[in-house]
Amino acid sequence: MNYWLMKSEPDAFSIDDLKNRPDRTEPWDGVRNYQARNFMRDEMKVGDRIFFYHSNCKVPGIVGIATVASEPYPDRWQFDPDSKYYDPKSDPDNPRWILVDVKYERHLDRVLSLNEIKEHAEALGDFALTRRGNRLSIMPVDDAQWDYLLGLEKQ
DNA sequence: GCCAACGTTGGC
DNA sequence: GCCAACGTTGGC
Repeated sequence: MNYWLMKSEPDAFSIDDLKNRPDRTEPWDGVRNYQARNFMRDEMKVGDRIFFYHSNCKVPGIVGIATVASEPYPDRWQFDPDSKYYDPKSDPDNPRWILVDVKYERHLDRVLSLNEIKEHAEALGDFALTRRGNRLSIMPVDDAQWDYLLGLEKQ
């Protein structure tokens, strides 16, 4: 099983929004970055676990856990001219933007803020989230980092 | 709201 | 293929 971290702006789509969806599941649409797409298209497997991260908000940080809930499939908004995610260059026979469904698992007992995570940079080792200038919205988390961060939750 | 970082676009 | 211009991300 692989582990991931996925960012979302809570004003746009929060972990509570995910929890309140039918079946607690939502397509992770709107990703328009190739690296992030490649993770969803090529590497994610149903059942993989995800840290749900709130970005661009008062206290950015990990707020909960979700799981990968579908095989990869095309993001339908790329073909909708009225959508802000419309991509006229995407070929319907070979869609450019691929996503997976994500399912709510639980909130963490407390928010693991970016500040706190940074304090543990040494223990976490090379971690995309704390790398300088990082803007990736989907990134891998290794086993040790996953366990370490979950350990922080209980402190 | 500011701005650093960085990805994308498009002219050449 | 280079690179300047531009747009977006996201912390602060």
